[in-house]
Amino acid sequence: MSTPAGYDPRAYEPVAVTVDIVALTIRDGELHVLLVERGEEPFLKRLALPGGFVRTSRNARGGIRGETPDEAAARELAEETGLVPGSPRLRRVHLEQLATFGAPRRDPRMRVFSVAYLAFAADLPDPVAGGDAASAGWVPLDKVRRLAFDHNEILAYGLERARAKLEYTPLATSFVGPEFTISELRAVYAAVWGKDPHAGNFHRKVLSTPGFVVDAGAMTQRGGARGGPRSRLYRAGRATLLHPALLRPADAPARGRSR
Amino acid sequence: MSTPAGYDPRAYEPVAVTVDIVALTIRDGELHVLLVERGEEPFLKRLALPGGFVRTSRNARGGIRGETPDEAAARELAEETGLVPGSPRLRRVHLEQLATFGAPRRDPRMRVFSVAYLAFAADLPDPVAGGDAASAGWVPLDKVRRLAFDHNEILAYGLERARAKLEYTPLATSFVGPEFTISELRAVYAAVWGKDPHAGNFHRKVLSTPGFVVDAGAMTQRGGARGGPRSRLYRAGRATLLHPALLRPADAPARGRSR
DNA sequence: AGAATAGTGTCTTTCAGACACTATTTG
DNA sequence: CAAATAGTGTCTGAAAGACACTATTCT
Repeated sequence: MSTPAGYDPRAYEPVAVTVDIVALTIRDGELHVLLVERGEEPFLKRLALPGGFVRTSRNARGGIRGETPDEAAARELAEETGLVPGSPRLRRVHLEQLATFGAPRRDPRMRVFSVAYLAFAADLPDPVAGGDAASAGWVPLDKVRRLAFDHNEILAYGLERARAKLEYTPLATSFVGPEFTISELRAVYAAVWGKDPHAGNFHRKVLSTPGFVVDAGAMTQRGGARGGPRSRLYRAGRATLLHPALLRPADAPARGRSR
Repeated sequence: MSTPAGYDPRAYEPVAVTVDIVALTIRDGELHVLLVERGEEPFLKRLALPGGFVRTSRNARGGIRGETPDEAAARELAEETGLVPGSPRLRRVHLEQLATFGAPRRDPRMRVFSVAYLAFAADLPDPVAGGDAASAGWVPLDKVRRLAFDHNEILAYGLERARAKLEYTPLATSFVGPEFTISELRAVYAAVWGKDPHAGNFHRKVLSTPGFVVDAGAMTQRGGARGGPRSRLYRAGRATLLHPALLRPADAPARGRSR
């Protein structure tokens, strides 16, 4: 009933599929998002989420070839951050599909469906400008203004997903280096949730959640910058879901306390 | 860098975007999924998830018109269930986006991205065959065999989402009629989780979760078919998130208890 | 009568969160 | 020394889950 007869897509309005990435990192205790300045119309010079088309082609025998959306997102992220695909730093980045945005007029030129992705990264170097994105950089969340297309909406959706994921997955470890202290981990929660969890309770809770972190067997070389004892170092554990979860404080944004 | 130059999509391999729907309902205490028999190649006569193309067109002035993916999913669901769009029964159906599946060769004919949706419905009538789907019907989950395309994967993804959503949202009420007993609600959890929660604890828990259900002020006319007192009737409350959540029993499928 | 079910009471264990406190390190 | 921080101890209240029990209604 709704199948284009004979599958001749040229008889139909052409559509395109892109990926857009909400890449988050933490710098100086603040959540930052990777944005690029657009180098062309529409929204020329406006900031936008990094992204691009999902590539498709055919081989000599007419077989379909191309990227999965996941692969396209990983490629775009590598391009925009200037990191080498498959490099250790990129491999520690968590990348997951968020949702697909497909309002008919979200791009004025043609029908474009955007598969949005969410990425969690430890502090990455400032990207070098290149390609058709005039420039790219990490922008603190509270400095984000009007973005191109529907990217504000996509960003908001990604933020809420990120906040929720910290509760029941160990993904906070994707925001810190391979070895980290409990305090560094707590700083991740503070930055993403906008509220610092109680230090003592947080400490005990992280250590009592099986598979969250494992002791790296070493201590920091120095105490905190403003005093305090040295602290133990940990590595990410093998758990993929936290049990019990680390619940957001009730007054943090969008805990969803019913009514 | 990855923008097709000049945005002439005809210079590029054409792509299509469809919606596919994992529509779930409960019949006789068992979870069922809506499937259609394909009326054409590929996968002729194979069962598949209902779905179809997201429609796009242009108006007289060249402006882009068309459906959002949400609208396309709602339309397809109406078509395949044989219900009137906007009818009260359809309006009680919960419909949400699941994920987008876009492996390059998931459809042998051309590059097709499928935006998958999840639908929760109270017991709906058997759909009448019509359109190009040779037939459609509700199939018990344990009778589902190999589906067309990657629809087994999409179905599995939808099931896991459904199980998780029952925990922290009141969506179980979408599976029952407008007025229901606590036992009927418990039967929803039993069917979706594959394990019947403890009746007494479930009862107390549902009533103590704010906004989950509200008293409808009436009782059933008869007790249970095999005896037992009459029970109180409830309606869905206004909560969108349950707090506290109804946790799945630890031995239920995929609780993800971390090691 | 006997079986099944609705709904309540109670106890134990687990966990979240508040608070206090000690030990260690920096400036 | 004063301030800051790591890490632990302890208490309270909320909630999950097990179990028992009463009352009601069906065959």
